[in-house]
Amino acid sequence: MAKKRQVTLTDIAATLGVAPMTVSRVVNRNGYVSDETREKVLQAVKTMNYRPNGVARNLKRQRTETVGLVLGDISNPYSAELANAVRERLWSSGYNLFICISEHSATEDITAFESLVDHNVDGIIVATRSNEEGDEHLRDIVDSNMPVVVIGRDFQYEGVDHVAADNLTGGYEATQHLIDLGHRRIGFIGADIKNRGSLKRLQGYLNALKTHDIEVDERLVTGRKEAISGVPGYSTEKMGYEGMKRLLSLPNPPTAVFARNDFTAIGAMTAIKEAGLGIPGDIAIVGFDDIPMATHTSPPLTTVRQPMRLQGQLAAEMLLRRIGDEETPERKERILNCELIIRESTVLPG
Amino acid sequence: MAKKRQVTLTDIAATLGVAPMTVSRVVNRNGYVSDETREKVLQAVKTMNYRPNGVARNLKRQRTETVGLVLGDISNPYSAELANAVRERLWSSGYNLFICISEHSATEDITAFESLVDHNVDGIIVATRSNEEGDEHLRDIVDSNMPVVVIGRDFQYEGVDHVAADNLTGGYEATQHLIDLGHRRIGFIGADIKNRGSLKRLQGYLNALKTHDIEVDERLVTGRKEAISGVPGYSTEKMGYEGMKRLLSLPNPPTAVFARNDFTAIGAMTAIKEAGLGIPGDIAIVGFDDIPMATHTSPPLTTVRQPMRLQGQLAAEMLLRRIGDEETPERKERILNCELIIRESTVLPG
DNA sequence: CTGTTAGCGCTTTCAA
DNA sequence: TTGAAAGCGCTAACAG
Repeated sequence: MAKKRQVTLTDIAATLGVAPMTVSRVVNRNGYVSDETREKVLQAVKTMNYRPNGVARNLKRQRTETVGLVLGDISNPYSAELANAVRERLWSSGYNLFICISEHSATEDITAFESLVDHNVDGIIVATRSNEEGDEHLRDIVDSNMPVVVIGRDFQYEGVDHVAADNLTGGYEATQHLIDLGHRRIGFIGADIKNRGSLKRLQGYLNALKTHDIEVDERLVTGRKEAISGVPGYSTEKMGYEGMKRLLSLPNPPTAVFARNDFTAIGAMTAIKEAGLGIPGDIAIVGFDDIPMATHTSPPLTTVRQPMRLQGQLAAEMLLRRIGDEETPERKERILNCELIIRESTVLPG
Repeated sequence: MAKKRQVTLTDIAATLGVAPMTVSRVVNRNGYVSDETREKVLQAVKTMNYRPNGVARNLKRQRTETVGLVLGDISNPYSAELANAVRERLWSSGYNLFICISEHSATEDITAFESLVDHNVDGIIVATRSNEEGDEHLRDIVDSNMPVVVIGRDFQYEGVDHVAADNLTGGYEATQHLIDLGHRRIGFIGADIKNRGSLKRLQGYLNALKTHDIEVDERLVTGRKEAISGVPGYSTEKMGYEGMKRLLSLPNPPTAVFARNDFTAIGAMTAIKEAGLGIPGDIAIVGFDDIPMATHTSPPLTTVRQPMRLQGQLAAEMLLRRIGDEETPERKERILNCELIIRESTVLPG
């Protein structure tokens, strides 16, 4: 059952008849060792396939130069962008990144946290959606002095920094854009109306309607049947498809739709085309995220771009600050601007 | 500089006036402890914010129930699919997954390996492209008794299992498909002709031409100017764009193109459209991977699907076998079939 | 039921 | 230039 035993420092020392410390000095190239001894040791290290045991070393040093990133929805291209930004920023400060996926449930969130804590990472960045159980665990972890930063997770706790895109304004501007184009019956796909509190994009949509004195028709807001919980990327495409079908079957369907994210929008576009309707002629559509695919759909998708790279960089920097400081710094929060990208799914060129 | 000290088992034991072992027993819920003592301990654990130190525990137990996955090109959707498949398979056996990204260089590969080894993962799955330095390190790691499985990496070594898609046949069939459609001048985008050895898809292309007595025109095979090394996802789109431009500027351009992967194909499509040419009328195009975007391009992209989930599952299983067995099992190799998916970028419907 | 002893593999500190 | 001792935080094994 057990992995074959590793060769240890002591093994080397024993076969060579020197002290383990001597071997350690050679391996870490610090301290004085005679060239002769060094050679002997290096030789043995090679032939015996010795590898230093990092766990033991870390136990002593009390740090691992590693940080963990908990990622939901890894299929979504912008998760990848985020991860890369985080990694690059950490890399330049000599830190390594371990990514844990938690795509479906609070349980997975918690397992990821535990697992990272168990490996004594120096800090954790959490980029999954909020959930009660997970939040509770997270608080415990923070209380045990682990530096933590969250990205786009609705989690307020002393000592935990927070980075997010301004989804509220983003949702507002997407909707406003449709209103400016003359639309009055505007649908929302991807969340239930009762989630307005937790989904800022939906709230932005509602705010925009209100500002322009457009009454909210709750039948135009459609999510999925089951509860929304850690929805993985491509399955949201299906949600968009089904949501759009529901909207189209209404006696008085919308002339425009704002989708929770680009995958959802793409699913909705499929449904619209299947119904023999034109985009944006019959129904205009806006997404959110600006994934690479958005430029390749037909027509190309109008969407709200969020600055993923920047979010990743900032989160990494905030975490490094927490790791570096002896005193726990004040909680910081950064909400980043989004940008409306207008393409042909809402406005025909020329 | 140092993180604020963690509360330890011994701290708890000291303040409670019991033995560390007693606290350990409570925390791990094994062994007999009186209800009274248990309560006291649990109480202290809460109020003092104690968290077990996994590193120390692992040092003792000599295993971590964690495996590492080294992933290149995380922006590519099929990497995400792979990661998920691996994780799900491991999860069901009680193992955790740490993902390391190595997108650019051998150095990053090596850092990832070292970092995982340092954390004493129980095994490593490597899914990055082969490179000399990385391979060398990998051999060292294998020699030190770490279970290793590679996915799609051209790395042959005793004790290292290997899973891959049948890129050779896949490339052959993609090209054959174009030949069957009557094409004779068929380009390849995404690799240099001198990489034919390491890139099976290119070799498949060459083989197909040969079988059908079509002479290879080296000007029709175009890669990028710089050396090919760990090419990240979306940058290959640019490579496709530039490669296609080069092909179009030829005195006698191809009537069909096989692209190294779907991103490359999509980039090429952009170039074709910009030149005012039609797909597949003027130029037919085939990609590789069948990423979700392939169904949404206009026209939808003919491509070769590779079974990513299956590759992930198999790799995980092979690794678990290596971790579990006392004796090192024989090296196993599994090459999985690909499937040609015909869409409108090569054949118009009806 | 609880405590003691020893040691995982390494490094820090001090002594030779 | 090298070695010996102690201990990082935890747990297996044994003793009380």
